[in-house]
Amino acid sequence: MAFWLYKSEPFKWSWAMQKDAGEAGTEWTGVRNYSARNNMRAMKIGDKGFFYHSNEGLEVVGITEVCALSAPDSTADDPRWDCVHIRAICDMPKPVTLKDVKANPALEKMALVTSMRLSVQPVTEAEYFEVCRMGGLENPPT
DNA sequence: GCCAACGTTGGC
DNA sequence: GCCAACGTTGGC
Repeated sequence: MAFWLYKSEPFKWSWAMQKDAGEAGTEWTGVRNYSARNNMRAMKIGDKGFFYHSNEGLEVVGITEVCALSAPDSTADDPRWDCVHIRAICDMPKPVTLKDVKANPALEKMALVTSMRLSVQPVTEAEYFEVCRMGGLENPPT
């Protein structure tokens, strides 16, 4: 089990929209960055990840899981881009803001801080549980 | 809306 | 294979 973080601008694709998509989940389209794509290629079914609102909100708002392995991105005209499908699992009871993350020394190495622009990031197990704890999420899904 | 960071492109 | 130009991301 590995953990990840997905950034999305809420006015383009929000957590509410992701939840509306339900168990079937959605294709995580639009990633055009090799590091982010490679992270998706490394994902396994059931891997959990944070859903993060960028630009507006700037907070982790929920937990997702991978429900389909990386496959060609249907929105790409170039075969080198592929992506996974993810679905919403649960809300973060109290969204964890970027400010909160930056203020926590235990999270200073988190990619959200160190690789600001990476849109699909790895999260360590320790970071996963720490962010869940800050968000008031008891018994985080694994 | 600005601008710094940084990834990608393309000429050489 | 280097590197300058360019485009995009994303926090502020």
